Amino acid sequence: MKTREEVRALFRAKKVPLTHQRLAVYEELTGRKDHPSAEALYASLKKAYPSLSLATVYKTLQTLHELGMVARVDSPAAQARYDAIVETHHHAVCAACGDIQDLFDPRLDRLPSPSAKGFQISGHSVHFHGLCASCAKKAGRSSK
Amino acid sequence: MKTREEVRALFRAKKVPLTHQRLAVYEELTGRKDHPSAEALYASLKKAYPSLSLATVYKTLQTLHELGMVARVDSPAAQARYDAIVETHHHAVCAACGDIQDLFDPRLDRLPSPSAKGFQISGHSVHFHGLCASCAKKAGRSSK
DNA sequence: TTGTTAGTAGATAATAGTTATCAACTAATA
DNA sequence: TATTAGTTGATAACTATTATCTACTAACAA
Repeated sequence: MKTREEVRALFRAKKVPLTHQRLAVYEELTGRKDHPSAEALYASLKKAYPSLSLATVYKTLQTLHELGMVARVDSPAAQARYDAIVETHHHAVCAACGDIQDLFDPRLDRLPSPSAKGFQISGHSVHFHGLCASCAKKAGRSSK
Repeated sequence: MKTREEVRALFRAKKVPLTHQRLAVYEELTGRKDHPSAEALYASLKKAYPSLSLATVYKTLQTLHELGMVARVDSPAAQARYDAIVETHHHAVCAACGDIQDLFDPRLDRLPSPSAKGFQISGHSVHFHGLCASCAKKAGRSSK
């Protein structure tokens, strides 16, 4: 977890003005272990910052993403989800509820590089799909 | 490439009425090597089937997806892209133009199964990201 | 500390992609 | 060929996201 001063330094290094709103969005995201959507972040922040606008959350996430400070997880649930962890890692996505879980496994970080004609590959991510613990339990119950 | 009779049998096996529209959408998709969006398919089909509705293309793709007859590739370009290949394979996605390329590499089909607490994993897919041949060329030119 | 300015926030309109609705039609069965 | 459940086409509605524009604020210099 980064201290507020570290965050401040990070923004300065990127030469991007640090506003209260940006700090709030970034801290909220780093403080969470789920992968909230823009809307979900907005809902959480609204309590502490009643004047915050949803558009600002969107713009801030976009900015942070361009700066490489947050990662974007494209979920099948149409709504983009964000992740404060930008280091290489992978995800397990629940097909039922859309829940996303982080996976850290160095064995997945280096994969055989495939032959994609002419493609200049800069990275990869592995998406596991299936059912999360609670949805698997529900599915088990209802099918019996 | 499936014959029309094979396609017909496939639909019958799934107990889904085979309409002209469904056949057209499915054949168009299997006949293409790119990963068209609903809109792109609609544009192609409109010439041969002027009365076809975009809503029908969406519904048909959804139906085919539920039946496991087509795969859905969630692209970062907001628009969902479809793939007639449902066998396990992976993708390279161009960060610049959104182009998606199929990758077949059995080494990627069996990955070490990660420890996702309680997650019941049913499959996975690997997304490589980078620049496709033509975008890489363009990027090289403009940065010099 | 204050003044200046480039860039940002908030409010809201606009847009893009997708889904819902519903009357008219059609594929599949008898 | 008649029946009926399910589908199509047209379009309205909806959801997520982006654009626009004016007032505001962070960052820097004096």
